[in-house]
Amino acid sequence: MINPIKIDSKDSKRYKMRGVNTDCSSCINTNCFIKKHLHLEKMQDFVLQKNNYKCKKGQQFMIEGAPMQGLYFIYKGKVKVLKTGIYGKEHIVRLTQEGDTVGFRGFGTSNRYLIGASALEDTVLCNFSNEVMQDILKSIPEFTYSMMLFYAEELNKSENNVKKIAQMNVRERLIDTLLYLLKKFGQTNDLININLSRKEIADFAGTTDEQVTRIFSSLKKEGLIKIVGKKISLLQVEKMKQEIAEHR
Amino acid sequence: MINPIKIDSKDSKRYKMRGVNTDCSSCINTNCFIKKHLHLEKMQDFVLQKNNYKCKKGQQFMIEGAPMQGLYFIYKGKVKVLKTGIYGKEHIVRLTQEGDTVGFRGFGTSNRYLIGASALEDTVLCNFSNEVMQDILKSIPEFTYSMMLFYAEELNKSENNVKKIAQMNVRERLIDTLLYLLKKFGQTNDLININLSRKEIADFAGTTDEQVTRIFSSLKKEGLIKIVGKKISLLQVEKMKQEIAEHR
DNA sequence: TAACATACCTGTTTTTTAACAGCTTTTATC
DNA sequence: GATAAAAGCTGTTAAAAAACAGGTATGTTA
Repeated sequence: MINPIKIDSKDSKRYKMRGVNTDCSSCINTNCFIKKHLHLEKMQDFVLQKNNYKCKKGQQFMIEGAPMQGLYFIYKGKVKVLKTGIYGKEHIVRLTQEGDTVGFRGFGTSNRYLIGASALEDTVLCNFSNEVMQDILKSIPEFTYSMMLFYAEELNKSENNVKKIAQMNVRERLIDTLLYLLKKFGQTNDLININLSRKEIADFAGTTDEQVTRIFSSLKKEGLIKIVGKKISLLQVEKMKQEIAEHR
Repeated sequence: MINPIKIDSKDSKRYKMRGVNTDCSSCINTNCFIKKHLHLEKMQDFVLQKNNYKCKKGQQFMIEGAPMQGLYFIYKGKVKVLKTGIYGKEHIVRLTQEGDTVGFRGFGTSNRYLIGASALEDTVLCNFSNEVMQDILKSIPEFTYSMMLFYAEELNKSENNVKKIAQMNVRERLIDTLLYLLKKFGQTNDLININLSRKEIADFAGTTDEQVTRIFSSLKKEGLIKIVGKKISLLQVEKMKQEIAEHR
């Protein structure tokens, strides 16, 4: 972990000046794992050992192949998690936002984990070192249990993903992706709350940017979607769901 | 869970007659999750609450969409785990053997989990109900912890799989599959220890049986593989690894 | 604002893969 | 061992997707 600017927690002036207060007790990310277990007595000590980092848009804060620096929790912002494939082709594994976890299993036996992460917009991260994560997991069984359930569910989703990529054609995968983006990031004024380039959408859905452009332009002609600037609007969600319904 | 023939543990005569003794203490599947934690005092009680089932080759013992019946551990045999896709197209999610777990997360919030499983050969299963699994997880933190690590690793593998299916072409996916089969199931007299039809290999690698036949016949001509009956032999493992090396 | 880079779009070509069809071989069953 | 069914093979055709190429729009920076 190289670039991110550490927010010095001792320098409370600067901290407040920047308008960033990552104190867990006042944090609004209720879906955050730490936040969810904050009521447990033992958690209080661990929370104090948290580090914070700021990342500018585009900045990569996890490098593939580098040793893991514990677990990151997104306080503010959005992050893409990626693996580099053949001939440097980028594959986006996951898209994350406030409260989500990045850096899965930096603890555990092997702490080399081929995954990279970079900020899609200006982002504030909370980080717990491998050691602190180990301590938490070893001393708070409820935390470990819910972490286990979380991984089990992620695994289920990931396996569904394998099936989808294996069986859906490109158009279906893109429709599925758009529905996912809407569900995950929500919308404001009917526009999905995330900015992704055609290339990024392609790297996420497993196709090429030309295909994305082409299929988006079909979807526009068919009145299924609308594009305003970099934002996307789904005009006929039900119709889109129906088109991929047989795949469930 | 419908079909499997229950081995009545009270009828020890029949039990021994069949040559099946699934007693954990004498079990040789050291990679089994239960076996790994058998030294823990609390585990002893739970082990007594185990059920056993016999499945004939081809028999389906988990049905997609049906409520989960806890967790299965394979005592003897091999099992394919599958999801049904569009137009009934089968997708093989995982191939498992002795000591492996089937029925991931039948515990947890939603206990509907769209996954099916059927025996690839005559199989003996150990089963723990949802309730017993819950008890184990709630009362043995070490077990939960190692379960969590297991899921995290599986998740990592599954995400690599998504990347592979998204980026590799059919030939590469098949080479990757063959190397996986060799690694997972090992070989006897240079023949990989698993019998799969072309169709099953296709459903696992995300292609069609015709493609599998066609590519296998190329690989044969190139001297990379050899087929004896239903068994496959990899003649030039290094060369095959090299061909997919750029994908890592 | 000029100059450059990046993202986006679209037509054409090439490659890859799936689908179809018909045949042979193997396996299972009576 | 005859018969049927399933699995495997291979050539041909059709469809899908990627690659290529060259264009325009948009945004960034000096």
